[in-house]
Amino acid sequence: MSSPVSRRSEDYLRGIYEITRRKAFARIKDIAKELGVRPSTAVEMVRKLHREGFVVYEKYGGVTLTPRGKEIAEAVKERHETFRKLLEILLVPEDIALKDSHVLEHQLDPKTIQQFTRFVRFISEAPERPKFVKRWIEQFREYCRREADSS
Amino acid sequence: MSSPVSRRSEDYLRGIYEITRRKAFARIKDIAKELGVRPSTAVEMVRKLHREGFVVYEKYGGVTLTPRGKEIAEAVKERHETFRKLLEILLVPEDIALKDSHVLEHQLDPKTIQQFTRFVRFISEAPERPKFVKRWIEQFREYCRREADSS
DNA sequence: TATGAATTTTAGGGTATCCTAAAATTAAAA
DNA sequence: TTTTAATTTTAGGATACCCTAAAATTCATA
Repeated sequence: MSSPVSRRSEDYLRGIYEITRRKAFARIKDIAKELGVRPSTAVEMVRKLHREGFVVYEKYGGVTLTPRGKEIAEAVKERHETFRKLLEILLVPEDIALKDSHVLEHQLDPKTIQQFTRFVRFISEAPERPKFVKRWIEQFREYCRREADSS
Repeated sequence: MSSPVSRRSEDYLRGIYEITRRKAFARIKDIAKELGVRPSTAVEMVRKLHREGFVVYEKYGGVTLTPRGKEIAEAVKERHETFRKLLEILLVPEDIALKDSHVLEHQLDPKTIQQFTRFVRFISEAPERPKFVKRWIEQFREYCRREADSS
């Protein structure tokens, strides 16, 4: 029944999700802008997502997510956050981290995502946060600095 | 001049690279098998790569990489290795790590790749390998084990 | 060296995603 | 309320990558 949602469809769902967090419903224009495409393309994709049961949509009307659509959007968003934090820990500049999280949030095996998630939690949320984790991070920072200087 | 090589083209170049490491030249059949496509598709892609100057190719003849093609293939392979090691450190099962490295090796910003590379080097090749790095890894392993048990 | 098997190529299609330009609809302003 | 502006939709195309089936070529061996 549920064909595997394409990467791009996930993008659209997340985009619509973001828009409807501040606007009640998303207009085609908004979606096109959020996804960086022309309105005609947005219409085409929204129709597809509607056919597949991920969004509520009628011609010339606003777009909102169905429960199924919302579920996917939230999962994608969560993955995105994980990767953003991972790249933050690894000292990737923020703007690049944002862009690349967007790449990483799709297509990886659930098991891989689980391990990335654990890693991030382990580093940033461990209740104990043992000293050597902190020291380790400092050490890594130092390591990067040294490398950067010698190039 | 040099249009940005598509993700799939990179796949083909790396595939051809791997084949020519053991066979002098790659046959269409080999490439198709390596990439998991039909021979007709392989021909189509090889012709494209030839047009763009990445492979040496003539009808019914073997395929090899040009210097430009080889350069790209090696870069992709290096990235691949980095990600494989990264996922190994993060305790992702080997088969999944292999598959996902293949996803990760494309499209990430050079800066992100650099940080992943540094991280991997820092963990696995640091000349000192301070005790707390080892301890940290053990701790992470323990953390994952605990989580797995409680689910 | 002739011929059947293997390989490669061509021809013709398909899907996903994007685009431009023009038509249809809705919203806003005079 | 009529006219204009903004938005949305349709129509027609493009590209990248994949396929099947059939034709062309090469290879291996009888």
